Formats: sequence, C-alpha cells, structure tokens
Amino acid sequence: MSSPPLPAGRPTSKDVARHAGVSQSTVSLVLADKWRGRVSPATVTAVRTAAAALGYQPNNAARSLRLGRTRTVMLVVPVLTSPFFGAVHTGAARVAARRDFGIVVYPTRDGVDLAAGPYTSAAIDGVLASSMAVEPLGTLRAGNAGDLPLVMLDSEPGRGVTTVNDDVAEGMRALTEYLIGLGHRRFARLRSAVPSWTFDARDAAFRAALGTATVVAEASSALLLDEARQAALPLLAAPARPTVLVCDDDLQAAGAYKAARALGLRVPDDVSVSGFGDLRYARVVEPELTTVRLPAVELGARGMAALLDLLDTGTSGPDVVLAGELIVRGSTAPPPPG
Amino acid sequence: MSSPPLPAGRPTSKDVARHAGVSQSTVSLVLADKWRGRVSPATVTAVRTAAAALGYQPNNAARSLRLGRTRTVMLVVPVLTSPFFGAVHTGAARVAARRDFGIVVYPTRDGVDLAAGPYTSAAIDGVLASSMAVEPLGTLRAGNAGDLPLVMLDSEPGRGVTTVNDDVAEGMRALTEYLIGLGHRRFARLRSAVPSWTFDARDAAFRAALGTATVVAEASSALLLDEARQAALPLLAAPARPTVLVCDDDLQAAGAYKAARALGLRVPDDVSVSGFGDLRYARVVEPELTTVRLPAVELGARGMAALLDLLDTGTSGPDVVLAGELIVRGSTAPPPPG
DNA sequence: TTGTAAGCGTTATCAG
DNA sequence: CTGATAACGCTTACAA
Repeated sequence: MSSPPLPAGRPTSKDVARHAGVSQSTVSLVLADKWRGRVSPATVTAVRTAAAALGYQPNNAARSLRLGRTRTVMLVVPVLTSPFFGAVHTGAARVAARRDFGIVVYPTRDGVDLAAGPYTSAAIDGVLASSMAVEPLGTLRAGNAGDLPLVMLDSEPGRGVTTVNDDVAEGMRALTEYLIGLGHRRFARLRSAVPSWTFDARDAAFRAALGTATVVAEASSALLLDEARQAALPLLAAPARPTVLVCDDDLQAAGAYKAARALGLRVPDDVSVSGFGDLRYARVVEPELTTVRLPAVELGARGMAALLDLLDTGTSGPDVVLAGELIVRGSTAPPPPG
Repeated sequence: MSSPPLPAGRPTSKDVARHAGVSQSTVSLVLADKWRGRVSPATVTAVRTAAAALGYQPNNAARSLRLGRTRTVMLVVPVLTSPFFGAVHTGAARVAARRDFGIVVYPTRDGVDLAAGPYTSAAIDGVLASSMAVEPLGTLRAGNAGDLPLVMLDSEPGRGVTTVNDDVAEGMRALTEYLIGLGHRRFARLRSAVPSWTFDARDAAFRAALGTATVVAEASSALLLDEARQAALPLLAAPARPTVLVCDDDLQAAGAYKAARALGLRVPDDVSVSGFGDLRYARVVEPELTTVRLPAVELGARGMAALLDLLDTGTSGPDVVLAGELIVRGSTAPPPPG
C-alpha cells in the first residue's frame, strides 16, 4: 500500500524503475516499445503506470548522447520575415512534430554566414535548406564526418541532392499563355534582382512561352516595394508602350501599381500587371492581383518528409515538384485598343 | 615531427587531448576559457592549435547532459506566417545566436495545444511566449520541476512574470489625438475579434483618448482581409456617418479599404482609415496607411535578452515597454465638410 | 523474462 | 600546473 516518495526534481528512468520495482533496462525497453517477447505484459503495465504517475519525460540530451542522433534538423532559410519562408517553416514544423523531430531555424541573409551559430553540425541530424545554392552548405555539412543528410527546397535540381520544388516553370507558362490569350503582344518584365534558381526558372519559362510576343522593356529589382516602384517607372513609361507588366513577385507588382499610379495609368485598363506567389499581398492591393499561387506550406511539409525519409532509410528519394496554380483576378485585362 | 593520425568520425575532446599530449580535463579547461592560473600558456596554445587542427566541435548532447542545461529556449508564438511573429522571431534569434543559444519555435494556434511536440520541457532551459495568457503555459512549465524560466511578450503585465511589450496604449492615444486634431468627431471602430491583452489595451486607450468625440458604430473581426471587409461594410454605411474608421490592425484597414470602395467612398476624402502595426501591409495599399509602428523585431530581441538574463542571474528583470510611433500617411485627412 | 554493466562526450572534483 | 576519475541519464549487449 506504500510507494516510494516522489523524487525531487525531474524524474529519470531510474526513478521509474524504482517506482515500478523493475530495472532501468526494463523501463527503457517498455518505453521504447521494444518489449515484445522480452517483458511480461504485467511488468509492462506496471512500468507504464509508474511512468505516468511520475510524469516521466525522457532526457533528450542523454538519449542523443547514447544514440548519436539528436532528432533535430536544421532549417536554413534566407529570412523568416518573408511570408514565403514563414509558410515553409509552418509546413516543415508540422511534419517534424508528427515524427517527433525538432527544428532549429537558421536564418541566413545570403547563404554565406553559415559558419557561426550554436548549431554547428554537432547538434543536428540533417539539413533542410531553402532557396540557395548547394555550395555554401558545404562547410556546414563538412562538420559531421563529411556528409550530413540534406534536402533542398526551391533550388536547382540535378546537383546531386534531393530537391522539392514548386513548379514555377509551369506556373509562369500558364500565366504567360493566359496573357497572350487576352491579346497582349508587347510585354514589360520586372525580374527579381536576387540571384536564385527559382527566378531563373521563371524567366526561362516566360521567354519560352512568349512565342511571337516581345519584351519591349525590362528591369530587375529587389523584392521591396520602393525598389520595385523605381524599377517599374521606366518600364511603364517606355516609348514602345507595353500593355502588360509581368513581375517575379507579388510585392514587386504592388510596387508597379504605385509606379502606374504615378504615371496616371490605370490597372488593368491602361496596363495589366501580374505577380507571382499569391502569399500575402496579392489580395490586399486593388485591383487584386492575377498571380501564380505557390504552395509554400506544402513545400515545407514535403521537404521535411523527404528529409526524414532520407534519415530513416539512408537513401535519397526522388525529386518532388509541386503544381502551382494560375489565379486570375482583376489586375489583368485585354490590352487597351490602339 | 610526427603527430597521431586524424581519427575517423567526429573528433572528441579526448582526440584533442591525445593530439596535444595532455589530458581531457586540461582540454576542457582551456576550451571553456577557465584556465587562468591553472594551465600554462604553452599548454593552452598547444591545446588550441590541436583543436583547430582537428576541427574539433564540442558535442552538445554530452555537454547538456553533464551541465543539465541545453542552451536552447522555446519560442511560443501563435503563427509564424503573421508578419508580426516572423519579426519577433528574427529579433529573438539574433540575440540568442549572439549568446550562443538555440531557439526552437513552437507555433500554437490558440495556446491550448501545448502538451504535444518533441520539445517538452526536457530539452529547453526557458520559454519566451508571445501574445497569450500565462495559464496555458502551465502544463509546459510544470514539466521541469515546477518552474521553467519564462518571459512573456505582448502580454498583460503584472501576472507575476516579466513582460516585454510595445507601448500600444501610447501609440493608440497619439493616433486618436491626431485624428481628433484633424477635426474628426464621429468615429467608427473595428476591433480585433481575437481575445488578447494587446487589443484590450488598444481599445481602452482609444476610449480614454476620445474625449467629447463619439463612437457611432463598431464591430470586431478576425485579422483577415475578407472578414475585415465584411465587418467594415455596415460601419461605413452606418446612418450616423462616421468620418473615420480606427482599426486594430493594418490588414483590417486593408479590408476596410475594400468595403469603402464597394460603397463608393473614397479614402481619405470621404472617410479616413487608420491601421495598427506598420509591418508589411501599411505601404502596400493605396493610399498608404496612417498607422502606429510596432517595433516587432526589437520586441523579440529585448524579450530574448530578458529571458537570457533571467537564466544567467536567476532573478526576473523589470517589465520592459518599447515605444511605438505614430506614422502619418495618406489614409487620413480632415473630415469632409458638412 | 529480467537484471547487470558498459559506454556515449563532457565537466567538475580532487589528488598529485 | 596537470591528470585520474566520477557522474550526468539513457540504450543495449550480454548474463542470469
């Protein structure tokens, strides 16, 4: 009728063992669900109730030390303040939690400053990296005996690493063909100034889909409102007046709206504008943006799943491509007559 | 002239010791910078060069196990996809990295689902929680012998926990007085429907600053574009026509723009609109929003600093309040004549 | 079916 | 000034 007093501080597996009247190894076996044919059902329940009674939580540090694995992966993203990367994290975190993995976020401005930080490879089992080249990750991965498992998101496929990507090419193709279908022939183009596979892919798809239509003016800008506005001004004022401006990003399109307004041009009556992403800005502006929806949450989720599979099986899975979707809203219309 | 061959796998402190011809404990002393008066300078350099040569990185799991601390804190936020919380994370991560701490993010929809997840209190030294009540954190903190160090952001002060807050009350006061100064007397008010200290504080400050002006119509909505638009429609169409609509959030203000447009009202000519936050949407919309800037990055940074100080010293610091700033842009103007 | 014991890599205590 | 040695909490042979 009497049980040992609850130990002070955090209960350990040893405490559980004492409480249940068994040995530490039995506790470990039961709690790790590896007891079939080795521990009697009665003992199993005894251990389980003891653990529950004490509120036992295994010590992660000890487990990691023993196992040599940490059940933690690092998510490398450019900046979390961008809606895209917030969404990627959300998806990745969801999958990681389900499989009992933790995530440590490594925000890096340019993929270069990867040496510092407390999470050198010591503490992680794998890396999920978004929107960067493979090379900067070299130093990081080298920490752990040469090759830490890696999956890349939103990055160029075919570099020897599993990638999970949005199908930006197909999205841009659908968008461009839609615009051509509206009757547009003279395009302006506002590209992203940050060098990244995804923007190269968007641009290539755009060119390929142009057909007999032409680009009469183009520029590039950072994905910032003011810079986009500045860059869009000369495009919209170009002598060979374009009837549509195709941007690499929704925020750029918002900047283009401001440029159009400054020039006294109405969207879409005088000029159509398209964005890319459909994350947060597309419906805030007026008129709402015609754009390509990128499933960023799913991208993070699928990427994490691919990484955890890689950790489980030891073999890289196939590249994954997620379909985007053309979203037609009020910012695009047939070109003005004349 | 010959040194031991580099060991396979990750080098340990034992490897460094062998390489430098000293004992493991000496290595530990040197690398932890606790050698003054205990280890000779010559030995120190020997150890340092050996560590560098081998590319030694201490094993975090072992260190945590020994020390009983993990150098990891948990950041609890409602959703990372909101620009506010992305910014909070950015600030917190910056400070944590500088002090060699890791962050594990715990996104929780309503502060309720805090039991699950791999990061039960086992693996963390403290909690930085944003925009929620203290109570839901109880189960989490209880894991670790009753009280895991905690700092709250954007939460009600005076509940026995150190808080770090934006001065939303002062921001709202300045905004309201500015609007009254423009001549507005008939206010409409769009509150946030999510229950949170910050919104209560905003509303209280708004009421207190009203003076002889009156609220002729009010409603609340989620911080979503469509819901805000729906909620704003009857406010702007109210019989006792308000001349200004004060929203709890920039995104709500963007929704209000859409409602105004639907009703054929121009902003700010027919009705002024104000937001709150100045994070991402305020300058995207047209006209750009008059709003109150909340220093979200600094909030995260100061909060993390407060938490790490608490971990160091064991005593809670004072509550911190960060000044906001009234940002006047084009969405507000004197009320229309008549 | 259960228990004993070794060991993961680190830091801290204590002798030399 | 330096080196053994123990301990942190866990998993896993292996012994009983």
